[in-house]
Amino acid sequence: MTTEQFIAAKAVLAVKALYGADVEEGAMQVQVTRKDFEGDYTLVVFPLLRMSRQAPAATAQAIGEWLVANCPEISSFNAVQGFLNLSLSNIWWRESLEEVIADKNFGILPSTGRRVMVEFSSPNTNKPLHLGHIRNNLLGAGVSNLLKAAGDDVIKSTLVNDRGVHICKSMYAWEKLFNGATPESTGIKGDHLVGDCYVAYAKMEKEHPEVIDDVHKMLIKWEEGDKHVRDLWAKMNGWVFDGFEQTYKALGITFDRTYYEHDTYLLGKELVQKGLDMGVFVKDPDGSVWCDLTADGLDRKLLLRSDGTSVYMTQDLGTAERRFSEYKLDSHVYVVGDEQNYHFQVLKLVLKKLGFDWADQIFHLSYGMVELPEGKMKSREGTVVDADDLIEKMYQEAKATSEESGKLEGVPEEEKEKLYHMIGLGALKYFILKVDPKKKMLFNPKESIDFNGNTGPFIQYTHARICSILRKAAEAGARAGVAADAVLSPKEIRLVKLIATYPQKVGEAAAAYSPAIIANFAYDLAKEFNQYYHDTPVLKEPDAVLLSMRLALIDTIASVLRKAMGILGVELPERM
RNA sequence: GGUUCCGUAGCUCAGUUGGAUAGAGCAACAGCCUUCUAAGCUGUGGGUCUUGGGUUCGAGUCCCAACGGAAUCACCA
Repeated sequence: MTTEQFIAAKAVLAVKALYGADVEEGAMQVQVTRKDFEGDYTLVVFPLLRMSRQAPAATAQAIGEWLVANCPEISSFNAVQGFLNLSLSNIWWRESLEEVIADKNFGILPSTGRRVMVEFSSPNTNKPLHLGHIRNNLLGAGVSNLLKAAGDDVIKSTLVNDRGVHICKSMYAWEKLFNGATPESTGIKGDHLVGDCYVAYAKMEKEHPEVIDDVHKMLIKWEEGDKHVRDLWAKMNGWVFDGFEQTYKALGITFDRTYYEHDTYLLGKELVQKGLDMGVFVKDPDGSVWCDLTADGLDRKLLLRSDGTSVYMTQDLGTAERRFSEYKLDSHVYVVGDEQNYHFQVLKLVLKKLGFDWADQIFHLSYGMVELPEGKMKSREGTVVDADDLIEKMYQEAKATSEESGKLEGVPEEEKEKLYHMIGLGALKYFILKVDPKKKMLFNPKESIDFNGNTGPFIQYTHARICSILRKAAEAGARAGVAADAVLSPKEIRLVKLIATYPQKVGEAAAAYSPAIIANFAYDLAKEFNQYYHDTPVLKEPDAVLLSMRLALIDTIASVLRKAMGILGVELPERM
């Protein structure tokens, strides 16, 4: 039970006793008291006025008196107009802290019994990953962790877009222009080499537009299973996968299930036939198949070309159907950019028309584009921020900052390297995940590598500070623990109050599919701790009871920070 | 033009089911390191929450309209 719920329950009793009226607990408005007022939680009494038939201030006063008289946990109150500010007793806060410490699964919500697949990343194998993919990957991994913490059974999946004209373009250019170059012979990372081929093709097509015919021939050969084309395709895709693997590893991204488009691109055709049989799709005289969505405020959507080949939508219908039946999914989250909002709107509608009730359980986690100060990333103008370059840059920056501070003197070189990666990556991940997913975000190369303020390294630093205190306490033989006569200061109460909201935040964030809520929570907690740290000495505290309680408190803060940042995929160092 | 999303400090962003005097960071300026890590802390300045209506005890939050911006509406993926 949260403190809000506790107070709401007591308020229900108060209203019953004072006014003889029955109010539902959920109807009670309890919120954290604003900073400038005295108290811990505030009961908003405006909604209760029609029961009390008194002025707001008088009602608040009466309820406040009743609560203090009848609830030992509520120690005092003050009423400001319709706001009843309540202070809870020290016992309440001490026990709250004890409960968090005792709860090994704090912040891990009970199982929902829901199985949900999260599809993300889903790259094309014709160019390396860039900043936009990084947002996608971090969001996908973050939301997966979040849903897991909120009690879902999560399957992380990705659909590799490994076939099609765009892939053939790279293959064609490689054959014509690259003289057998390989990642080994050139020392170029596989995905970058194939990306170079793609760029080279684009240039070639500009000068000789007719080459597109050859590329189409290549695609047809691929579909016929031509050995030469298939071998080339397998070889170049292999290079790309090796390259992606490195990038994923650097980002800490993994999948439970990888789908390849070459396996799935023919799926969905039976569904089209099914739709025709059901009479929900129509076939035009030229043989093309459509779904009419004008009644739903949308347009007609093509599902099968006149030559009988499928389009993107056809495949997506098929893969969705297969996944739901194969994994008995209760829900499916697609992490895909907001430029595809329309696509998913249509996908859900068409599935519904086919009679699949689970269509409502498809959630498109639509995120905004990452823009640069000078505007959108344009591969043609060379303004794309490459994922590998960015990760390297963050690492370099972390290294430079660390070396400048000199705080890692005496730490083994290998350990230092790990820390530089942890910090650089932490900065990048936090920078991207702290923003509400659905909003487009601006990536300023200068600001993003900042390690001060509302950043990942700020939270990592806070954690390192706590660890430092705990290390020294252990050396001195001090024990953490909450004794029955431990008294918490107002600042300590603020910290306990914040910590106690963490499970709610997890629930809220999961419901909103927003790791940003967790990021903001972690920042608030870190900031609150730093203020506390500044003016409350822990190790110098002579009172053994207080010392133990403080150690227990900061240990708990560190643990909650690790959990929250763990959802974001950010590791917290013990020193930095 | 249709649909969807967005508009909060100079910049980047928070802002719970509608609650009290709208908050952080960055940037600027002024302080704090013989004292648990200064990647920190404290303070100052900075706002017509795009605009205009409406709903009500109360609106940054909900509704309508206008203005501004973005995405999308392919026999592309």
